[in-house]
Amino acid sequence: MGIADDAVEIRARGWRTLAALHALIEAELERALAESVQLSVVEYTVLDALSRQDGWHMRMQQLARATALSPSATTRLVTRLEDRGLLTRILCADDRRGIYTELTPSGRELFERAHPIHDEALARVLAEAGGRPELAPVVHALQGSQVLAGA
Amino acid sequence: MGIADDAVEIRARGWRTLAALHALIEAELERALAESVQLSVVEYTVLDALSRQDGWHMRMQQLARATALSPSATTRLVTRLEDRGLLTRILCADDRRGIYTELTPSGRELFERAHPIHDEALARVLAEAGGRPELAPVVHALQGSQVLAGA
DNA sequence: GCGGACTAGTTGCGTGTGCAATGATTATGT
DNA sequence: ACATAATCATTGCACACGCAACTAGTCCGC
Repeated sequence: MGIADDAVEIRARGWRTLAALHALIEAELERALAESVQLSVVEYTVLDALSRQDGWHMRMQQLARATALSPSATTRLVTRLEDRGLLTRILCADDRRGIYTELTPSGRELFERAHPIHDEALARVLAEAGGRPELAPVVHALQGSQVLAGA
Repeated sequence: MGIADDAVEIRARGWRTLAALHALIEAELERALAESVQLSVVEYTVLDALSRQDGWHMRMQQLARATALSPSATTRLVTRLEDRGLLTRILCADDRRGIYTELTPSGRELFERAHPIHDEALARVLAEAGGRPELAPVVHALQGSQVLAGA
């Protein structure tokens, strides 16, 4: 068991920690959002991404990147949200292959309602995770580094 | 825009970073493992968990926790691996509700083969992620904190 | 002991996902 | 100018997942 093997184990352990934390947070957000606004986490991510592009449009591909989803999944995700009247497809004139998406007033309204719920759940689960010794360092780094980045 | 709002944004940004990093790593591991040993990431996680319980058994429930999966998904995951001859179900005598799972020699052999591939892919994607400014702090924390925990 | 609450694991069912193939539009090379 | 390649989004298909309902086994109170 040499130094190289230690490095392997350290990486693997870090990855397991990351995966565990991710699963914990996602499960809690999923629960909270589904309960109060009938939204999944990815669906919320779409609304969030669109709302942050305030007044401006977003291509399907950008949406796929923001959600870490395949093109096909993105298509259906957008279709679901469109069917609920939360966003609209806008085919752009300059490149007729591309399709822009934009929040409807109803979509923006729902997002405004979902936003505090999302944050409350996130704050709660991060606090809980911060209490677990194996997760705490990552939780701290997550917030600490972002303090610097956000300042 | 007060301090409270900043905290909200910091949490959200941290979560997006975590999710992005998680997706990046998982996609790369998925690709590498599927290509070389026809294993998904969760399937590898099962083999890894079982191999680390060296010589000892694991209940379905523990497996569900280790993989962050529902009981039903765990059942089918184990069934898949059992059908491939990589592990066996063992119903334990002391509590006849419980079911233990154990690696077969074939399963252990496959894991030995998958292990270096897994680590190579993980090391590569972590190095890549470390180069992206928005991901770097978390990547660093992940490995750094584990150095301390592992020592 | 015996009936009811509880736990462990499994199945039916609906749904979201990725991959590969396709249609539609734009870019490129000669 | 025209054919070929590349890009964006969408569909067919198979599959893995979660939830709820179910079966089998254990624990508890009386």
